[in-house]
This record gives sequence, structure tokens and C-alpha cells, in this order.
Amino acid sequence: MSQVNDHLKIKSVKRETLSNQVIDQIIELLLSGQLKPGDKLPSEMELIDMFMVSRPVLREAISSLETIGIVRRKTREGTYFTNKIGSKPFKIMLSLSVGDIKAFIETRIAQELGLVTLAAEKISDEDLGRLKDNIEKMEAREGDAIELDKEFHRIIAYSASNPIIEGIIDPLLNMIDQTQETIPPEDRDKAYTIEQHKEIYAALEIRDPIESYLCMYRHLDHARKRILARHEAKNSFDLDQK
Amino acid sequence: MSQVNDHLKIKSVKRETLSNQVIDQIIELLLSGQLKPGDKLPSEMELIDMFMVSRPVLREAISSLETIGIVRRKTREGTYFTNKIGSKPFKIMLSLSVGDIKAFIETRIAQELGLVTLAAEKISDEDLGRLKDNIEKMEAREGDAIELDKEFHRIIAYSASNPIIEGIIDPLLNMIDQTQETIPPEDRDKAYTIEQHKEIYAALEIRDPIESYLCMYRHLDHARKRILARHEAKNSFDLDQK
DNA sequence: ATAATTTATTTGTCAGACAAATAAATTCAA
DNA sequence: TTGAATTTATTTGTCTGACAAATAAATTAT
Repeated sequence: MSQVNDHLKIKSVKRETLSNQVIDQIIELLLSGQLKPGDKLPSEMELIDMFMVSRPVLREAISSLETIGIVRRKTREGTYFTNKIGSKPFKIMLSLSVGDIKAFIETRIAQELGLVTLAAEKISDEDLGRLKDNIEKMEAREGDAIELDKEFHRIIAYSASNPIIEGIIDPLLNMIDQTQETIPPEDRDKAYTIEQHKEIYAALEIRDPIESYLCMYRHLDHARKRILARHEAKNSFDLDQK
Repeated sequence: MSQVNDHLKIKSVKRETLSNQVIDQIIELLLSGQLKPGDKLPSEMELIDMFMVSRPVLREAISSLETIGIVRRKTREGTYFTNKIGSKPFKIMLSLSVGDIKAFIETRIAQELGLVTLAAEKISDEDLGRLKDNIEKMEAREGDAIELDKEFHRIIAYSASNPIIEGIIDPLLNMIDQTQETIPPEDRDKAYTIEQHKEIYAALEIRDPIESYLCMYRHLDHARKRILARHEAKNSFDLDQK
């Protein structure tokens, strides 16, 4: 069905609300290069004159753009295009998937596996240094080091320095942090984690994409199985309780 | 900076517009399970009474929700929650990255590499059949078969049957299709493509995640290098022309 | 020259009205 | 009775105009 629409390139027949048209036009200001990220948009009154629409219509449009993180409004000051590509809409999307823990975990794994492959090609010496530091800190630290573990994965995520991927992985990692669906401390074998981190680091250091992937796969697969097993156990427990 | 906000859990100090509050409350209707995807929202007048805000404020909120694809408005009929998790916001996000072809290609590769690993674990016999059909069609077809090539990758993308990943990969593939930044026909070696597709299929058939990844990596890496080389050549050409 | 105050601009919110679309109810005709 | 045409009522879509709140900029007072 959507195939048909995609193919015919018809702009969704109806649903050409004035506000939607305004949204498109404002985005067009960006795409055409007339305005750049960070630039100030004309004031509401000016935009009203430009687009020849009423204020509610304009405000609905800008309001939409704001919630998807394309512009930022400041009372009295004006409306600005955001300078960084927004991860906001994806974040909202994700928040609607809460509950589907399995999909989350899978997505996270898929992202990290793809990422580490890229990272192996692009990682900077600086980021490699950070990883090394991270591992050393983890070895030195007494007891658990969940925060360091998270940091390790974040460094890799950003080392691919790809804005689109960052927009995906960033809200994803945040969301997972929030849901607390991490590996419980009692299950963690710190020494084993460090060993795997070292393997990943070694593979990244020699810029070997495939070897990096293999190490990361072993690392994540191991963790995932435990998380999912625990999760399913909990679910069946919940069912039993009913 | 954002770290501080994240940590303190303060709702972004200011920017608590009425419409934003309404947005949160409506999303809350979903998260709390009071309403489900596909359900009809109360009419505007009812919502106005519920939230005790004016109509413009309510409409700004709903308008925002509509552009990020959480609700769907139909004149006279009402407003409904969308039943499928939306890929719309991500699509808009992506559209702001047009021009960064390299980031697109990289993202696509990262996604597919992660995906195929998952797919190997989850792919259904039905989808395997589709892949087989696809390969056979490609062998039978005279001349180029770009559409079939695209379909091959799409089947794999959906075979992981993960709604979050679908929301990412779907707009990404569409966007790449649109930008026409595919491998030019003259560069394509159909026989080679088919051979690689067969390898990927074989790996998926035996549900081997790592082998699937390796095949896919070879396949994509080969294509990518040519696309990026061509793209950079074009860029330097453009620069020369200036 | 600095601090306090005022002013003007811009976003934020509200109220009320009418237009447009259409689902549902009603009427009319076969 | 049934089916088609018409009317009605509801709901979204848009407009106008107004005032509130915030604050950058200008002005005034010390």
C-alpha cells in the first residue's frame, strides 16, 4: 500500500494542511541553503507575511518543527534552527516502544555490531587512547564498574563519528540506561568483561573491522543471552502470578 | 551540559510550554495503556476540557504529534493514534542530512551488517523462500536487475522482524533510493552480485550469524568502495570546475 | 559610567467565529 | 421495504483579534 504511494510520488493526496505546507517550506529554507543550522528564523509576523497564513497555522507548523527538534523557540528572542541534527524524534519513537525489551536489546546489538565495524576503519588515536584509559581504570577499580562499561561502549559508538548513527545510538543507549535492563551485578564477571574489552581494543587498534566485529559479537551475545533469559523468566513468572 | 540535565532529571527548566505539557500528557495516555495504537482520541473539544487549555494550544500539540507520526488526523472523523510505530520522525531527521552521502552510505552499511546478524537467528522459512525466489528471478532476468537487488536487501531487513530497526532501515533505504546514489549500471557485475547473494543466502539458511555477516560485509564493502570513490571523484571534479 | 527603569518586540495563550469535509440521520422515490 | 438522494450535525481546519509574559534594547537617573 505504501509501496503504491512511494511509487506514484503523490504527496499523500489529501493531508496537505496549510501547516504541513508551511513545515515543508521552512524545511526547504534549510535544504536549499537559504538558511543554515543555527540561523535565526524571521519573526512570526514576518513568516506570516511570507507564507500568507494565519498565526495559528504558522504556530502549529513551528511547534511541530520544535518537537522534532529542527527549531528551537525562545520567548521574546526568536526561533532558531538547531545546529546539531536532532535525535529528539527518534527518542520519542523509542519511548513508544518501551515494553518491547527484546526489540530494544536486539536493536542495540545490531547497532553496535555495525558500528564497531565502521569504527575499526575510522577510529582516531585519541579515541583509542580513551578506550585504553577506560580499560585501565576498570582494572584498577574495586568492585563493579558498570559506568565504565557503559562508557567503553559509548566511546566506540562516537568513534565512528557519523552524525546519523549518533542520532540513532545516542537515544538508544540513554533509553537502555533508563530502563535499568542492564546485566545485574551478581551476574557480572568483571575479569571476563575486561578480557573481552581488551580483545575489542586490540582489534580496533590494528583497524581490523571483521576481527572487531567478531570480538564485539562474542561480547554482546554473551550478555544478551543472560538478559533475555532473565527477562523471559520474569515474564513467565508474571504470567504465573495472574 | 546535557549530561547535567540528564542527571538532574529536571524537565529542561524552561520550555514547559502548555502545548509541550499537553504533548507529554497525550503520550502518557499511550504509555499508561489507557489508549492503544489505533484508538480514537477524544475530540478536540473534549481534550480542551480534559486538559483545560485553549484550542490553539491543543492543536499545536496534536499537530506536533501528527508530524512525528504518533497520531493521524482526519477531517470530521477524528484523531487516531497510529497503529504502527512511525518511521516518520526518523525520515525527517534523515532529510536534514542530505548531502552527507558518506554518512548515509556508512549508516546503511552499519545497519545492514548488524541486521543480517540478527536475521540469521530469526529469519523465517518463508523469508528464506522469498530470498531464493529473488535470486532465481535475478538469474532469469535479462540485463540489469537493480530493483531485484534492492528487494533482496529489503527482505533481509524485514526478516529480523524488529519494529524499531524497521523504523530505522526503512526510511534509510527509501532515502538512498531517492538520492539515486546507487551503483551505476555500467559498474555492475550481475553475475558477481548473484554469487554474493547466494553466499549470503546460504549463510542465512544455516542460521549462521557470523558467516552471514562476513558475506554481507564482503558484498557491501565492495559496493561501497566504488560508490564512495565515484562520489569523491565527482566532488573533486566539482571543485575543479569552480 | 554605571545602575535602574522604561519601552518595544517577540513569543505564549486565549476566545470566538466561520469554512470545509463528511459520517450519520433523514427523507423521498421506486 | 429498500435503495438513493438529501439534509443535518459533528469535527477538524482556518482566520481575526486581543492580551499576557518575557526580555533585549533603549532610556533615564544616580
